[in-house]
Amino acid sequence: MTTLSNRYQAEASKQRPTMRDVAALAGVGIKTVSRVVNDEPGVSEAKRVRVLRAVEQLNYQVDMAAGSLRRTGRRTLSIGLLLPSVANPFSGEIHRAIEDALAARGIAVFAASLDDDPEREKALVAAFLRRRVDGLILTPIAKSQAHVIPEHSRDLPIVFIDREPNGLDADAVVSDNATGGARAAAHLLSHGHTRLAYLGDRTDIQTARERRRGFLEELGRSGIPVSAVPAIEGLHDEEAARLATHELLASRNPPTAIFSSQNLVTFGAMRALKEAGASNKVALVGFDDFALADMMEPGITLIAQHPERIGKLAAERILARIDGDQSLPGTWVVPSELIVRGSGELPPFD
Amino acid sequence: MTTLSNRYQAEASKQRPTMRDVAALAGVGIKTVSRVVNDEPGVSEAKRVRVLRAVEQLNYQVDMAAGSLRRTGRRTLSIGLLLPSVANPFSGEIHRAIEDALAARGIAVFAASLDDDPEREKALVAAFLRRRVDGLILTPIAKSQAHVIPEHSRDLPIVFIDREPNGLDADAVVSDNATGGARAAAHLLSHGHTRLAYLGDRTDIQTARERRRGFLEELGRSGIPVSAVPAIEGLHDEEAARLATHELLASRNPPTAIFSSQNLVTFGAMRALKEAGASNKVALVGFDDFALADMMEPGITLIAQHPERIGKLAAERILARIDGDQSLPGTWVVPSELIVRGSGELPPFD
DNA sequence: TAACGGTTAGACAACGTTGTCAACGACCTG
DNA sequence: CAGGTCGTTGACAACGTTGTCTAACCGTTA
Repeated sequence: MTTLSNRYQAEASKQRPTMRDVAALAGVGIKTVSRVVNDEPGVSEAKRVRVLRAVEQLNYQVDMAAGSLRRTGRRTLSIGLLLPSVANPFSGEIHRAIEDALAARGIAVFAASLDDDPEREKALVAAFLRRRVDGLILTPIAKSQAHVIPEHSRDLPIVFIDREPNGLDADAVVSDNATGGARAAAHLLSHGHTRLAYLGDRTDIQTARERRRGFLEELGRSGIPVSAVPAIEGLHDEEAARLATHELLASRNPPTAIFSSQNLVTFGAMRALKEAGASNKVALVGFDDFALADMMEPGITLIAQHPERIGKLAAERILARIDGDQSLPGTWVVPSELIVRGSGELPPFD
Repeated sequence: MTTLSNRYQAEASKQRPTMRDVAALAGVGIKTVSRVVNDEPGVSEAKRVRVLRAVEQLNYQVDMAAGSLRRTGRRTLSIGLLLPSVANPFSGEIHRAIEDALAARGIAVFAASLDDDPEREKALVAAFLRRRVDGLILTPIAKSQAHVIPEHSRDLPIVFIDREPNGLDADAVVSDNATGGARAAAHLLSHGHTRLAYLGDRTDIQTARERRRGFLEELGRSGIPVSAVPAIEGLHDEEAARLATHELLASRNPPTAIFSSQNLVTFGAMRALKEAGASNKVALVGFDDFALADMMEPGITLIAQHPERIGKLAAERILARIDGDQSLPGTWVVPSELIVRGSGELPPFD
């Protein structure tokens, strides 16, 4: 029996025990402890029991970092997740779906918020790489994702969500933004509207551009002169959207229907319509579902995305890549869905 | 100049470069690379530049895991965060505040969801410990947190949020649940209500019990016979709350005011009141703020918690402990706030 | 010029683990 | 009973990094 390490003797409870300590207590070699802890074969039942008892007694936990340092493949069983903000409910749903899909494989998730800041994107990616994550799932913000190219060429699994990457050929999981925009247009058209307006987020955001494109193209196909459709963009918060909506309502020839292409924009539009007493007069279709949309007066009709499906798919892609899938990168599109609740079915008012 | 490692020669782009590779390329010893990378003094400007150039060229990133293995103190610059669910907006706000407070110190956050499952609590704590997190911030679920005692006695910083731990003396950051409940009661009393009802979550949740206690005690102080106040508990989702509210409304002597002690319960109550056409008749005060509460008809009066302050405080506590604060553990209480929006100011209807 | 102090540099061990391998004894097999 | 196979076991090196220590070199100073 090897002697206890003097560190262990000195400060039994404070110092975290190592395999050495367990081995000493159980009276075996440390490789035997390693085998027991990792459920490897080739250990007699008698020693297995002694080791497990020692593990219990010392409250020992393997150090995964040390293990993965030596282990072939060097998996850390962790991934990095970069979201617009962990406080954003849409991001939260995605996050949860990813967590659930990866938990089964024992993979833990580092989460961080980007706040639309390209510098943060770079810094956080670097921070995760230093921690040797097994993969990266991220919402691209920067103009180009070229900064991850070295990693990508080193076979680090990377999956983009919500938006497709620029300057890099990699897996992506996105909503069908253009189709969703078209769906909103078609719905409003089918209710007889001809004077429609578009309210959208900043045009440097790819999803916003896609939604706008889908919406306007559908109007074009139906013979609406697109140049006559007011499109107010660059709305990145509720207040801007509220003011923009008031402006629309006060215009010479106000729209009878509005498509708001993002949650905060929808909130601003709802508020303005309420303030103008036009909630039941001007039709509204939003993009992206939110809690209590059905409890509003009227209920808010919208194009719902499926964050949980985006997250699940993204997790499946990253797992496939981690498992060695070498197929060409692709883009997976999660269909959106029209949810009818009242605000989108109001008829044109004149 | 030492020779390039053969691994590096063979597979330049695939294999991740190590300090050895950088050292070889720069023609210096690896310790010099270590000094440059860690901004340690004692390196001539000439070599510093050569090393940095090599780092750039190889796209080298230090391996924090390997570093912290050797480094005295063994900090991994990561913490574990256990929340009810990362998809829950309240949790998301807390998460964000914690992330922001820790990012300044370069600490990354592992986040995971508990789903009210004590087994998950234990398993996830263990998973984080195997990754050697520098600290743990968690919402306790299990009846007792004794399972973390070994770690706590090893000086692992642990901060509990939202609920206080059982069977363990550790830092906690919570809302003033009882005071908030009392505030709701006082508000409804001040508007003349005498027939009040309580709708609450499962009684095994500490915060739910506290809110109920505060509410009922305040009623008692004002001379309302508490035994006559209907208190329906065990409501853990919106549907249960909706049904319970209908039951209340249909009772012989229906309440003129309701206190719903949790978000989902509030949603269920709102829905039932709307269905019964009683939204503007029965007063409602909820616990916990939510998006668009002011857009409802009427606006929903409620006791708002401050998740961002809870998160910030929790982060400050864990940092203090990481930095060696040895003071006695304590509980920090974040005050709640009454937000008046209409539903809580309806007068009694008879 | 010898002795000294300060700066720069790298060799080496160590962190806690796992992969490799050789040694050991028990058990066959011919 | 010699030789072989098989299941156990632990010594040892290695993973990529940092702490320690000594060596080499520089410029001073007596």
